[in-house]
Amino acid sequence: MLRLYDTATGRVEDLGLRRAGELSMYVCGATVYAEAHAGHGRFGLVWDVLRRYARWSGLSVRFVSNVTDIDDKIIARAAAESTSPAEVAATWEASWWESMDRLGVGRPDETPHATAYVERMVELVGSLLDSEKAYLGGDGVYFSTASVPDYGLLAPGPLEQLQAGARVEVSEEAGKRSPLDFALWKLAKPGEPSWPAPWGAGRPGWHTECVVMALDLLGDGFDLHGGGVDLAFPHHENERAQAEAAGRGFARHWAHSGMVVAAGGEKMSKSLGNTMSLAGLLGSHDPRAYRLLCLQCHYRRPLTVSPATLGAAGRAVEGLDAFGRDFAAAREVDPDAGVRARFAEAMDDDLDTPGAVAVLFDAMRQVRSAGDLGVAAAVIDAWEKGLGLPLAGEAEVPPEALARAAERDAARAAKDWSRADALRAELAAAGWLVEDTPAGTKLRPAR
RNA sequence: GGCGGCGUGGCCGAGUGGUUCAGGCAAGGGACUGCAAAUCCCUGCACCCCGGUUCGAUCCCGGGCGCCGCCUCCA
Repeated sequence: MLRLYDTATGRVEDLGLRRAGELSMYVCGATVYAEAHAGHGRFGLVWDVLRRYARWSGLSVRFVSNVTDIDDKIIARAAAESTSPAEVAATWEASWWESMDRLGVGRPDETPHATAYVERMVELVGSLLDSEKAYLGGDGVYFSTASVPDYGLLAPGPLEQLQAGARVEVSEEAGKRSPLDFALWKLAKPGEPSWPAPWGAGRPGWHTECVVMALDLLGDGFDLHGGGVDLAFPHHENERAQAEAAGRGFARHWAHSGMVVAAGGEKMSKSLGNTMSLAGLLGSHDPRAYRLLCLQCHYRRPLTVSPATLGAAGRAVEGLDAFGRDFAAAREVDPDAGVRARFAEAMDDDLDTPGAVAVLFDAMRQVRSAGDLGVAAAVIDAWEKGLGLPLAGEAEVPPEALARAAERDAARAAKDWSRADALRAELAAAGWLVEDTPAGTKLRPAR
């Protein structure tokens, strides 16, 4: 039984499901106005691992993750580039999925777009206005946080203190009744994209789209709402407040993934300008290295990403591939139940991937010394199906390389070492590493 | 300013009141090999500082120092 830390209760809780055997999860996705960075990569990987592990452990999973394709930054970039917001969003959304694909992050079952849900957001805002949970301010419609008794559940502390310490100047001109109130609808200024609404044309505020989309696609009382921890407050709290004010059951559990920090120790974010581009990272490292690096750190903790940590993970992946090649035969064997159980025990404990990975590395060493194919099978299955990290199998070696390898075997048999070494060099030049084994020469692709 | 978190061996990163101090990478030694590669074995006496509780604390409590996050867009 999977247990996860729940931001709403501050404890690790059993993941009680709405319907036994079925996990419905919604994860706040990207606002597509710029290139994805390493932090987004970790974010994608964390939820991908959760989803895969849930499947591995026998649950059917329905995974919804949105794309915010209209917001202030998209509009600003479109203006700066003399193009349309739709164009900006399309460009960067394509880039986002390309990077996620390369990372091996599975596409969500549904990827709702904000612009496709505007009418339903208008309906929600209208109903909140009708029930006086929202009001018309100077430049838009605002949600009255005071109308939700337990507003602040996902906030890091008591609300009075949030207010007292708020660094933001309360925008009096906007007509907000409380600094905690937030925009449900922003009235359009000249030249801005807009949709019609009874109270004036404009666009939805960010916090509304997820409410409408999650409830539409997953239904009331869906199981898990996830996202980066920087979204817990106010974004997720504001979603929750709207759903509650509308009388809808929202997420049963809240989970949040930790940030990536740059080598200097600072959070990597677009606003700070200290990002490592995800595409760049993927260009210089095996995507699986980044997955392993993320797995080796608990998902709620900050993770240091740097060329050094990526390189170390990459070398570990080479060891995994060696294992995959050496025990390719294990794929035909029933996996060892003990290893599966120890792996699951770690994963069930708030997705303890560092512990799970340690179980697998230990088991691999056991296989190397004892040769138990069932254990090997369990290890390979856990890496690939449980964690989404595929291992190399036997390489397809072209005939000419095989011919050289055979020639080299003959030379070695004749103790013609210089000839053997020359052939090894030729193979290396062709991209093949030579390994001599009791079973004869083996070739593997040089990475 | 308010709230919260963190400080572990060369690096990343788990964890626990005390015997054998996860795991990965790197390093040193050994085995195997014609030489390699891959692999295996061995090695490192780590827990920011100062008090306290305790028979005993890296792990509990208090204080200090440092770093970081949230409170604003943000994965």
